[in-house]
Amino acid sequence: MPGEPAPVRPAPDQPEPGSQPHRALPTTYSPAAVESSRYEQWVAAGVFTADPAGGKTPYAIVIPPPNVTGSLHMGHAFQHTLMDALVRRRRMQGYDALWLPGMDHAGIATQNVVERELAGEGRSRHDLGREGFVDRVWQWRAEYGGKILGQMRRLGDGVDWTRERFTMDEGLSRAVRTIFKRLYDDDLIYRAERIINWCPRCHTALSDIEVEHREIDGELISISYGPITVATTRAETMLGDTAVAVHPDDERYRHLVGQEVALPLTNRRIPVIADDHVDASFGTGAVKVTPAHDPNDFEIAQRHGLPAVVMMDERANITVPGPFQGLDRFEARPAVVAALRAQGLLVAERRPYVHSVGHCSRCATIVEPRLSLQWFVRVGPLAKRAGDAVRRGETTFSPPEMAQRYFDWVDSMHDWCISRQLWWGHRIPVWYGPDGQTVVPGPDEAGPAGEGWRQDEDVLDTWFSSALWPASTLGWPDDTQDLRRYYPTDVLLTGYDIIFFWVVRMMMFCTYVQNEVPFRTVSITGLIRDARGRKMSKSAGNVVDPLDWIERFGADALRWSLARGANPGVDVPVSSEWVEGSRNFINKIWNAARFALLHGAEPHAELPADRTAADRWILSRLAEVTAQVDELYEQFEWAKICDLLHHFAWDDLCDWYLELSKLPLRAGGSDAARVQAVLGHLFDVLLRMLHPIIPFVTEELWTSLTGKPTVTTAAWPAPAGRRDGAAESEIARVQELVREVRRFRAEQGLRPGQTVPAVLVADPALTSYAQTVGGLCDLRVSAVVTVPDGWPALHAAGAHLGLDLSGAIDVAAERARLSRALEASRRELGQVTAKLSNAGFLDKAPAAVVERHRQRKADAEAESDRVTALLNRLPSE
RNA sequence: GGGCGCGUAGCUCAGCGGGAGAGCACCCGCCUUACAAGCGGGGGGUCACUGGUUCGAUCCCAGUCGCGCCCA
Repeated sequence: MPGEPAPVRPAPDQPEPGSQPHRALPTTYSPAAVESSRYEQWVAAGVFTADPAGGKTPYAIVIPPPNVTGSLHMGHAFQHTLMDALVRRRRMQGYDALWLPGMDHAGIATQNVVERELAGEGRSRHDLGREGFVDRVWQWRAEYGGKILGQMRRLGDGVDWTRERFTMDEGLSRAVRTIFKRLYDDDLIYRAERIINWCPRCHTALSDIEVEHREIDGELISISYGPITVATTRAETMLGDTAVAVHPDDERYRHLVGQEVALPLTNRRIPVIADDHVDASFGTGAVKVTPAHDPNDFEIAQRHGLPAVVMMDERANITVPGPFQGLDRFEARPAVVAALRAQGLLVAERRPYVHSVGHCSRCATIVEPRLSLQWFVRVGPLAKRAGDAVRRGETTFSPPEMAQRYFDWVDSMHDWCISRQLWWGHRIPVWYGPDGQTVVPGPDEAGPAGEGWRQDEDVLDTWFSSALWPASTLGWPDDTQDLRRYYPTDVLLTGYDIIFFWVVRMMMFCTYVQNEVPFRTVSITGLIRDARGRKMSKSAGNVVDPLDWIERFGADALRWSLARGANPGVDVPVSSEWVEGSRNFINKIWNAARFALLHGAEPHAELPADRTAADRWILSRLAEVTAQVDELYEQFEWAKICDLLHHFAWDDLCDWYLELSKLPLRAGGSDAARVQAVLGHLFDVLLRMLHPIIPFVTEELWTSLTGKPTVTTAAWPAPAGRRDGAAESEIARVQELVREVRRFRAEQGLRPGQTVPAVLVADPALTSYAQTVGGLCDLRVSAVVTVPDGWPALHAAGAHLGLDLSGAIDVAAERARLSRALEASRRELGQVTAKLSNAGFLDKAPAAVVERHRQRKADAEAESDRVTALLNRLPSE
């Protein structure tokens, strides 16, 4: 029987002989003290710089380029964490890992920012002229743009800064001119008058994806056009009507088809036409046709050869001469209604009507469908090919069901309006000649000069250049070493809201120019939500700046929280409580490693040969975790990776192995040396496995542990060793016994820390843990043959453990607890017995399942017997 | 209107044919020399509802109700 354990832990400044001197680590991890300096060390050492010449297998990810005007939001922090983890792990696995950063030029957003700045000076872009304005935007970019790049460093993004790209760079601009020329020559780009989405505030055309549809409470108004009545939510557009349409089978109006009616408020007469696309059941069954301001009406007009009257200017002010001229569209609406009412032409007014209305995704202004001359990409052949690439498995989606969203979009895509009435962006490389010629020069050729020649005034949609990103950032259209080496990239990681925005476009453009897909795998994540699962938005006021949480809890804590919440394709709720929990976990790792270091843990080339069951058990667990983490990485199962590592580190390692190691460490000598080596190995491997997700704290601890310069390029732990079933079940018995004793102590209200004499009656395998169990449960345990009479005893793991409480046991509490346990085991016994007496079950269920139930029955019987015996042992009250 | 997804512990989510799980929150006891950002113990769920398939359903099928997203 041991006496009171003597404190033999070496003080930090007096390391035991044989252990290496370590920096004294504080009891609490402080991220701020290490993060920025570690990051700059990594960059300076070129850790993140790809090495095409090193003879390693390439692995590449391009960053979805954030907007040059933007700052880091939680969605970036989330996806960057995951991409960084992918790349860091591959680097550790010995790949030539490239994570290529950059930004897009965000045509509308950037132009808006600089125009606002100019407005503050009382000027407009027109005062500066095109060239002056573009210079001014470049100045702005140099001074304020790219704030996000600094924030990415705070997060720890291991990107290759030597390869940073910007969509307006000369190389990427040349890529834009190159693909434009090719598409134009292949008849995949054309110019036409079409109905496009027009933002009356940004004064530019928008593509379909730059328009957000929202439900609006509108009013349906019926207007008499003489013999026929039409219903509309947009009374003001009647000024641009060129027909009234009805369904050809509609008996009510058949006699009017082919006739003309007078268009109120104007002196025009318009025809009544019949068209299959009219819904006879909607409203009166007759619709006004405004070809220049409604996409459906435009199609009707095309079919019937109707003229189109553009009745608003680019500010959406009415241009039709008369009393409404100059009014904004929303002022014109009540004015027109009032005029109609005055003439008695309102058949019904102000019936509430909810309908979906397009808004500019940049400024939320209601978009005006408008007929205008624009450039378009003919997406048919490109989209077909992009779809087929996924159908053929050249690119796979993870999770696979996300491919459906991709197909939904790519298989039903409209032609893409690519011209924007802006100055900031890639100017459309088309020249118009004095005699109506259209010339598209090659990417390195000057446009035609001379009398009457002029270049198109518009610029290209920002997405036009973003669509080339995986190729152009690597050097396309030049046949560069990087392009040959890193294209196709390995993974494209983004949220499901971006599939149709960007993924489809990259697939179309890059596959077109390279004849090979831009990425092998598309990993789709969910979206970041607030703690209650709501979307983060300025209007809801629930936006959290990731930098705030980095400052409060550290970058690692934020990263861990985000990764830990990431189930494939599922939204991720975040809250400061979560990040706080992650901070606690990181601090736990910190202290556990501190414990190991203070006790002389040191990794060796070989594990000690004289391993105990505890050693073999934790190594068995480690082997299992190592293998599982690898599998889960292949499936982008972030939450499961974190869960696994969390439980291994906290439960298995900290709660059990570290506690079990205290005795041998105190004993010193070969016992201590053995544990020091095992601990060294465990932390060496664990820290390497954690590093891709929480890079800073692991760097700090791993370098202390190993004395090596950096974990960033240390080898990723390969699955090694195998499960040790014998050790696992031996330790499981110790755990069972310990838990039972602790439960008993808690139920009995024994003061924690109060050492109680106890005896253990068990087989030799378990009695060898007598001292260990005593240490874990505050007992002074001796192995004996029988429990003395009158001592309350536990029965667990096939052992009896008696405690000397000198009669001070709360019989009622113990009886209540045991009764509950008995009830539970009887319930289990009843359920399993019922199954086993079911002929159908025995007949049809797989043998292994039946066998498992037999075992369960035996276990339940044993448990029931055990508890009954304990109940019988209790003294009567 | 069309399509997709989701309803599991107080909250946020795993599990998806054979014993209901995690984190946080909650209750009780502890400042035990790695860690109070901690330690030990504990309570808590007719797995939305109704039918069906099956020896067996939280899991598969159908319907109902509720919620969300995308497209028109």
